[in-house]
Amino acid sequence: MATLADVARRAGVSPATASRVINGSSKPVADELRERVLRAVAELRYVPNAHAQLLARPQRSVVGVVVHDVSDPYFAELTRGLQRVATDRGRLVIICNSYRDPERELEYVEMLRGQQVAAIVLAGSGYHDADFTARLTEKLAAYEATGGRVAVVGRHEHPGDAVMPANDVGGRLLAEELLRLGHRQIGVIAGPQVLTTITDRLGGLRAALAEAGAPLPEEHIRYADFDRDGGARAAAALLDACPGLTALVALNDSMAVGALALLRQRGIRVPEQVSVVGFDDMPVAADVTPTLTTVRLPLVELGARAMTLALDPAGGGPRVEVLPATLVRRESLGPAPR
Amino acid sequence: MATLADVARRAGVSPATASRVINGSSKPVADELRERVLRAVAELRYVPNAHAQLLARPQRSVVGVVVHDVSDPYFAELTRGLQRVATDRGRLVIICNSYRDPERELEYVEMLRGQQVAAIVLAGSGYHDADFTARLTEKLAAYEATGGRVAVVGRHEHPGDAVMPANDVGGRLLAEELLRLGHRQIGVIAGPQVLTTITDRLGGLRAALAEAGAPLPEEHIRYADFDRDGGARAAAALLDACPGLTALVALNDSMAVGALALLRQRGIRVPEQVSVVGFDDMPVAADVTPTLTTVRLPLVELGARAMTLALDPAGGGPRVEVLPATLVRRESLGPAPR
DNA sequence: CGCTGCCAGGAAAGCGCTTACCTGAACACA
DNA sequence: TGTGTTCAGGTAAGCGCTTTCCTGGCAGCG
Repeated sequence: MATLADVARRAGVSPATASRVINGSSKPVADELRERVLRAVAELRYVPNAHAQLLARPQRSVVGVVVHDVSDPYFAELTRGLQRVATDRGRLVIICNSYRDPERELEYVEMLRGQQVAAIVLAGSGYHDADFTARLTEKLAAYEATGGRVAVVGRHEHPGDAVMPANDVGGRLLAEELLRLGHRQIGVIAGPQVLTTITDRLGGLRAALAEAGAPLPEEHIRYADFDRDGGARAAAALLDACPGLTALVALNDSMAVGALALLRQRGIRVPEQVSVVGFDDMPVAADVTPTLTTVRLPLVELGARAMTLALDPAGGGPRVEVLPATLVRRESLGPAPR
Repeated sequence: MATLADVARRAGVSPATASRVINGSSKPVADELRERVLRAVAELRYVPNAHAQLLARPQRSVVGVVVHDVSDPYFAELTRGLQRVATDRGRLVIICNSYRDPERELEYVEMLRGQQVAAIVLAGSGYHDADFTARLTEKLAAYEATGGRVAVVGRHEHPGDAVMPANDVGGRLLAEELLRLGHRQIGVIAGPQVLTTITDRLGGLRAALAEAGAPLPEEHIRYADFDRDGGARAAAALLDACPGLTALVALNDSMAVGALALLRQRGIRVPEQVSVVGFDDMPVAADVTPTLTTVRLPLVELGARAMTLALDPAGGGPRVEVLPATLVRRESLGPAPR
């Protein structure tokens, strides 16, 4: 691998001059020398060693992002927003998938710190795990103490800059719409109980139902993996255990799609016999049959705001922004039968 | 930010000893000192500067991956395979999205070289652009000349280790199945003409149709963006221009889903009036209505093989592996009407 | 013609780390 | 007691780069 010294030698100049030419320093360099340096760069196919540059000029320009899984459409959209802002500001982004493993999340924060990133964005549900939360908070604090910036998406347990989707409001919106259409026997297809997002969504749902005098019994809730198969399994379990249900609320669209598949397989018509609603308004929601009634979260915007908070200089206190949830009415929700 | 020197000072040892303790060097260190160093590390919340480490011990451990867009399900699956192998071998992966911009692809290769990555994996269709291809090849050659490893997915124009999906065979499979079911008036919803993947898939399709005496007229092909909306637009254009078509072949599943949406919107029944087939067998293919007949590509496997090639020591000559395409029969393809 | 001021270019000091090499204490042996 | 070994721990070089500071040549001035 050619080094700057090689380039300088070949061009017959000092490393200092070569560096100045290559980085477009403000210090003037004679055209003759500049020319020679550029020729040497081309001939040697020289590319500066990024690590050496970072060491010599500690100019933190990359930002780290920790998500559960970029290939999950939810995070794909979120990431699009994050990327857009980062790119606009000339920042490179390192994306890390925790795959919902808290330990891995901790490791990544450590790793990003070692990489001297300018900021860390943590996106995706937190965990109901006081020990983990404390360790994470302490690691982030250590990072911030040395000038690092942190922003989180959807983690109220983090004491700092945060962008929050209105998960509880989304749950409420669904509950109100279901009640309006006469549903009283409602089953919930929930993701892992350990995720705070689940608690939030479920909380809104539960509160609205209780206020309307139709409290949600615990046995109408099934916790499963936060994906298509989990949704199908939970739907099957619910239908078997509680045959009287007129509606199924899935706490994300993947699970809802799984539920739809199971219902189709069992020959149960949606929404005539059982209604199904989802959460997130992923692209697939408009393509399944029947199209899915769901709650839209402004994911791209959420990501963009989080990156903005992370890149802007720290404010006085923690800045918390809540972005609204909206109901999207489609075909999978109809009036309760009878 | 605390440095190794700070740790050493606080522990009352030399930087060398501190380094040895922290990295678990084979050189023995007295328990007393080891203890003091570890305490200092904890107290100062010390994390080694990754760049300094990489400079001092040029041990290339990370590998770079350039894809069109990880959030596209095609690349999401491919990436899963890449990641799996990389993680198994203890390698970190940097993912770069080119968003199908050849210039950006070039920049990323350069950037990854500067990052001293151990290997670069380039995934996703190549471009019909001789100038770009030459520049890319030359950049990759420069990288390989200094010991870097390169593997590509689906780019026959790259002279080196490659993993290829059988795109042409996939096209053939679709054509043969369509012919078997009596279709003769076939429209093609193609992605950007500049992508070699499109040429390959179209090539197989065209050849099989021609061999069967039902050559594909150029006006039955529409090129559009490689996504859902592009599919819908191309389907509309085809139906308007050629009312006699009995089948629509979309060159990926996203476009097929767009076509299905358009047909539903126009009240055209699938597959009774018009059949639709896709390509790739994305998860969504099983969830749309009707479910989508398509060609499956072993994407995870493709990614895993590519990463394996990239991490294994270079072979004698270029190693090229072709992975098979298989037809997945679902509801959206039926016999030609009449 | 001698002095000052200016400026292009170079020498060299680090950035934070690893590691080859050196040092000196402790011990064994003659 | 003197010499040789051994080995824990320290010293310092160097990874590839940037940048401060210095140098030496030249123009401009009195």
